[in-house]
Amino acid sequence: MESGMISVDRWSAGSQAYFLTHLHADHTAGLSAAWRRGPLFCSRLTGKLLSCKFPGIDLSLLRIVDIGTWHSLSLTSPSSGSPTDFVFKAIDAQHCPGAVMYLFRGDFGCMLFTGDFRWETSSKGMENGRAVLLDALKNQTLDILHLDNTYCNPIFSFPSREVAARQVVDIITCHPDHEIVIAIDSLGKEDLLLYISQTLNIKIWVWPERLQFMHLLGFHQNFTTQTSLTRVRAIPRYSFSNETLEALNTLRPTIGIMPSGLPWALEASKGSGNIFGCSASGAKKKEDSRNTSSCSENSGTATRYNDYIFVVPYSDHSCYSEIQEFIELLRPVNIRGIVSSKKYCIDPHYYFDHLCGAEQALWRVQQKLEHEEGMDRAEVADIEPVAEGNSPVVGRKRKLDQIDFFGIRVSRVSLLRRLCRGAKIADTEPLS
DNA sequence: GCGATCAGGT
DNA sequence: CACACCTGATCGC
Repeated sequence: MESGMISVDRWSAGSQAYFLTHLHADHTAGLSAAWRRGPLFCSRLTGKLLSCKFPGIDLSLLRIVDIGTWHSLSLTSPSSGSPTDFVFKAIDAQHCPGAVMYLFRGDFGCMLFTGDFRWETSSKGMENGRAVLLDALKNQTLDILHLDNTYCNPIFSFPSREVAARQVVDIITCHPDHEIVIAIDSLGKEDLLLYISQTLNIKIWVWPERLQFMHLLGFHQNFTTQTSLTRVRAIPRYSFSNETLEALNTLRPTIGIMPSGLPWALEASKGSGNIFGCSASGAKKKEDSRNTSSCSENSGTATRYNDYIFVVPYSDHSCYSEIQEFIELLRPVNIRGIVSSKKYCIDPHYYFDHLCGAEQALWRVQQKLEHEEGMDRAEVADIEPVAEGNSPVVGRKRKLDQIDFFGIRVSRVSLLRRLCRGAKIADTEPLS
């Protein structure tokens, strides 16, 4: 597909149709309540959350994409001016609520944008997604796969979210007299919190804006904004730090749990023996296969990061082996990773080139199907090349742009942002 | 005055 | 490092 037609998770001018995979901020940079550039396609749930995140956004531009069914669209080729028809389908990405992948099929060939996704072998949703993908591809080759390669390196190996969630509950039950804070983002990891809530039969504190999202997602019973009702609180990740935990511990014994698949988690501590922090007293220890001895090279278990912080390998992105399975299933002609890392090589080509290319794609077709069809494909070109760097700023003058609000000095922008979210303005508590 | 964007932090 | 997000400063209209 030529450029100037569609964009996925990119919001610069020049496309005729814009697709949003999910509502995390790193995929919505450039999208705002003032959106006017064109039709915005997203899943029903993302659409629902979108108007909460961007109040006042022009809903007439929203195009709800139901999951699992084909939709058709006709755009205009910018070069020839002739109409270009294609179909597309949304597939559950198992990343966060509302997250989908998009599969496009047309004269240009076939392309899949995963957005962020988790391809969890044990999950039902993945089985369904697998069936939908295979059915959608049928005897076609996948010409290009735009892949969530966040953890595309063999060092990233972690268990299913179900297993990781049990580790979190174990840590909590092993600290019966502690307050617990869990780091989360504005969206995602609801299943983890629900599991904790249901297993331990407790409510979980969340901040006010997050409770709004919980209600939109249909969770009405398990969450609260009243601190007095629970010892377990989910707090924004940006306010989760060692300093925060140290401050909290001057008030009450508190531990922090960081659900993450990230490397700093693994490298942190070389398992100081008892990961769950249980001594013989207190909650009964689970007699399962989880190994608490030394976790130096095992990234699949919870690790004690320091006195206060535990890191649990609960990830909403696919680990390496899941990415591998995904690519083996699809056998795309070409792959493009959507993220890059400075520290680790996560380039899909480095690991999976042998699974790609026209021959491999053809192999897949031959494996899966008997009936054949012409394999002639138009050349697949990229859509919407990234507009690179324009940062001419050299020396910025410091300017005071602050507003006195009931004696608290905040910047104008911060004040507006907080008002917009319905946040308390004069909030001096460390954790809200 | 306002929205958009960047820098820098967790 | 950076999963995703915040704040403050500044730019340009």
